[in-house]
Amino acid sequence: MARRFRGESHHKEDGKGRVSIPALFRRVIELGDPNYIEGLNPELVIVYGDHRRNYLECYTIQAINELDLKIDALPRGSMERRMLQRLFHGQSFPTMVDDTGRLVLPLKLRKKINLQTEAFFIAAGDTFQIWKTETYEAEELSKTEAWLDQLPENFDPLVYLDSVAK
Amino acid sequence: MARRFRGESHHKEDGKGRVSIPALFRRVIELGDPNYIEGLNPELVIVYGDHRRNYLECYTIQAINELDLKIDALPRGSMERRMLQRLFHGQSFPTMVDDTGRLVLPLKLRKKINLQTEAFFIAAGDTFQIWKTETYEAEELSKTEAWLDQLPENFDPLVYLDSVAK
DNA sequence: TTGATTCCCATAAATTCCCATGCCATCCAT
DNA sequence: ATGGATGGCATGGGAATTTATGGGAATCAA
Repeated sequence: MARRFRGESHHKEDGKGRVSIPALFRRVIELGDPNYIEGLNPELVIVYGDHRRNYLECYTIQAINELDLKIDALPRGSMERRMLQRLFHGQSFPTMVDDTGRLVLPLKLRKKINLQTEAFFIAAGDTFQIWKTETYEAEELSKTEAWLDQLPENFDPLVYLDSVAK
Repeated sequence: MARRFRGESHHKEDGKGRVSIPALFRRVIELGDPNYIEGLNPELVIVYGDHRRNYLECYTIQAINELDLKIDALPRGSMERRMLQRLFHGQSFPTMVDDTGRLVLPLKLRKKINLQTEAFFIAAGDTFQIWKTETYEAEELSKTEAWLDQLPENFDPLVYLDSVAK
């Protein structure tokens, strides 16, 4: 895996669907585009998924290529392959960073996550997500906060890693 | 493989068989036509198959050429070869994007998939499919939805990829 | 000679292009 | 140190273009 995304931040949506990409994410997107040429605009792929998903997941070209290869390896005609093709080939949108470092989200995608004035970007390993700020706060934050609250005092979340094979 | 199709969308059929092709698909079709000349109309091949198939599968020239080579490599007279020839050579329709970016589907093809007012385009790797919107929803969507519903809550379809050789 | 297909033209909405500004953090020379 | 000068970053606006879609007249084909 190439460099990871790291960080989170809020950015304005300007009515035409333009949103700045966190500057640190841009470096990762550039590194993850095998065709990227210094000074030009790196590409990436936004996976928006079906009605159950209310955020956008952004993949570097490299990350999506790896996924595509794995999908191609699944047996033709299998349900798994069809599902993943629908999700990653159908419900996705290939695009590029514009020359002021912004992403331009078409109306369809903005409507999908109900984005109107402010977007929240958050890193998630080798992808990053774009949420409508309010949605994130209402759904994700409150959910994980509640979960954390029911843990004992001084709990160290790293214990979850101990069970993982080294 | 050349660039992949990616995305999905709905388009009107206007009674004369004309349907807009998703703009992003056009770029892929252009790149996939070795004879394409900037400003002219790129070609593609629509495979409609036999009565069992109720959608149209569209190939770039490049993609269909690769297929043809593979078919040619099968033993003459073999059932496999004859089957594939019938499907890809017989039950297919070579055409081109018109100059407003539309595809013109002859009556025969429209009748085949029962297309009347709205078509649904969806990418599928190096081809894309055209469905009558209602058919897609009734057959594909409901099928995969049912399948998804029997999976555990919060299931991540990516687990299917974990089993694939890296 | 009629239904199907082509060709040419038209338009509103969405998207792209090009250019501009206010902010910071940094760097530099005095 | 300190008042610019510099450059990246976030954001915005207007004009030009593309996209999706429609309609009529001309042309084909059986």
